[in-house]
Amino acid sequence: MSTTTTAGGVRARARAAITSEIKQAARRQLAEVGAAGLSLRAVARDVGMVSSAVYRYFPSRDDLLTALIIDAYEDLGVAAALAVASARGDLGHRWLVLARAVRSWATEHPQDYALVYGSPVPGYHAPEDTVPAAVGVSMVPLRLLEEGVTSGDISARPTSIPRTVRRDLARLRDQAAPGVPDDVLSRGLAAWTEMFGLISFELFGHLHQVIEDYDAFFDHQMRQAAAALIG
Amino acid sequence: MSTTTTAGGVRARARAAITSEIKQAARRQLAEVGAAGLSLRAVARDVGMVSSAVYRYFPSRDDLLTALIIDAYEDLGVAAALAVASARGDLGHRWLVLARAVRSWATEHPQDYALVYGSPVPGYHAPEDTVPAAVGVSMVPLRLLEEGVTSGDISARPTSIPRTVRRDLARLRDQAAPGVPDDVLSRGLAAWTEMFGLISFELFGHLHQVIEDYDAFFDHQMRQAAAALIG
DNA sequence: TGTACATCAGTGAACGCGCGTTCACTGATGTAC
DNA sequence: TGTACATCAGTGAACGCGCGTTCACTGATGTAC
Repeated sequence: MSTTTTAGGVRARARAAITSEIKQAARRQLAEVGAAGLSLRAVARDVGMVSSAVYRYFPSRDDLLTALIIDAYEDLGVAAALAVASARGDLGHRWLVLARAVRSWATEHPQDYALVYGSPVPGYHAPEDTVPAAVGVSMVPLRLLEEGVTSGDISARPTSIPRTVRRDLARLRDQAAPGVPDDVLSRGLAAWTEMFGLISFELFGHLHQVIEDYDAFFDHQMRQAAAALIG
Repeated sequence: MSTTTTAGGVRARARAAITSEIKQAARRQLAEVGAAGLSLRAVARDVGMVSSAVYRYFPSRDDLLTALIIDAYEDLGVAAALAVASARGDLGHRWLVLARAVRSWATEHPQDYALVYGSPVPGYHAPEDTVPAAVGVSMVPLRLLEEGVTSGDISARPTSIPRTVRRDLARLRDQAAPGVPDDVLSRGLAAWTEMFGLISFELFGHLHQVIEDYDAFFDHQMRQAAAALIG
C-alpha cells in the first residue's frame, strides 16, 4: 500500500465514519423531535462538534434531511428485498413474508418510517436524488408480481377498468413490471396500500385501544390480503 | 331580550367569533409550516393581535393544536356521516360513497388530514379530549357494517382467525359494532385501512409519477375493495 | 334609571432560549517536487 | 528522504431571527344594587 492511497484512504475513511456518525445522531434527533424539528446544532452537540463543523459534511439542514430520507428508503428496500429473496413457496406466502419484513422495519425504525411515509416535511421539497431509492422499494413488490405471473400463481380476472386507469397502469407496467396485467397490478397496489395503511394506523396510534396484539392482527389481515391477491 | 342576556350574548358571540378566527388562521399556518412549526406568534400576527392576546383564548400552543385536531376529526366525521346518510343502494355502493367522501374531505383539507392521519407531532401528546371526536369518525364505517349485516348484504365467511385477534375484534364489537361477526369486522378494517393507505399515498406524494388520474384510480380501487367487502 | 364595582380582551415590554448560517482562524494531514 | 505548499476538519464568535410564555397595564363591557 502506497503512502498516497493509505493517506487518502485514512482521510476518506474518517470522513465516512463521521458522516455516518452525524446521520446516526440526526436519526436519534428525528425520533425525539421529528423531521420538522431536526436541528443541526443539536446534532452537532450530540456528536460533540461545534455546530459550524457539520457544514463540512452537509451543506445545509435540508441536505442532511435528504441524506436521511435516502438512507431510509435504501434500508427498507434492502430489508424487503432480502426477505423476499429468502422466502419460499407461492406468491401468497412470499407476499406475506414481504409484508412482515416491511412492518418489522417500520416498527424498528419508526422515525425513519414517519420520515418517508408520514406527512411530508413542510417547506422541504425532496430533491430528485431521493427518487431512485424510493423506486427501489416499490420494485420489490412489483418484481414479486412479475414472478407470480410467470409462475402462474396469479393471473388477471375479468374486470372492467376505466380507460385512464388502464393508461396509468400501462405506464407502470412499461417502466417497472413488464408482463403484469392491469388487474394484477391493481390488486397488487391494493395489497400494498392496505399494508401501508395498516402500518401507519399502528405506528401513528389509530388502533390504540382497539387492537392489542398488533403482531397477530397484522399477520391475519395480511394473510387475508395475500389470499385475496392470489385469489 | 333582557339587557343581561343580550350583553352576555354579545360578549360570548364575539369570543366565539374570535376563537374561530384564531383557529382558521392556525389552520392556514398548518398548511404552510405543518403542525410542528405552528407558531402562536404567527397566528396572532395573522389575526392582527398581539401574541399574548391569544392566551385569552387558548392557554398554550398545545391547546390550540388540540382544538384543531378535534375540529378536524369532527369535520371529517360529519362529512362521512352525511355522505353515508345520503347514499342509497347496497352496502358496497354505500361504502364506496363513504370512501369518496373521506377522500374529498382529505384532498380539500390536506393540512387537517396530515394533522390527524400523518406522522404524530413529536413532543405533543394528544389529550383524552380528542378521543371522542376520533371515535366518531370510526363509528361511520362500523355502523355501515352493522347495517350491512342486518340487511344481509354482508355476512361472515368461513375463515380461521387466531384467538388473540378474535379477542380484539370481540372488544371492538362489544364497544362499537354489536352483531358484526369477526370476519366481517376484519374485512371492514381491511377496506378501511386500504382507503387510508391510498389517500395517504396520494396526498403524501407516493404515487407521484405513477398515477395521473387520481380520481379514477381511487374510484377503481375502492370499487374493487367494496366488491371484495360484500363478497 | 344611575352608579360603583367586577370582569374581561387586548397591549406592549420583557424573560431566556435555540435556531441556521457565515466567516476568519488554526493546526493537522496529505501532495508535489 | 526532506521540504514547501495546498487541502481539509474543526473552532469560536457573530449575524439576525423567531419562538412560547409571563406580567403589569389600560380601557371597554357587563353586573349588582
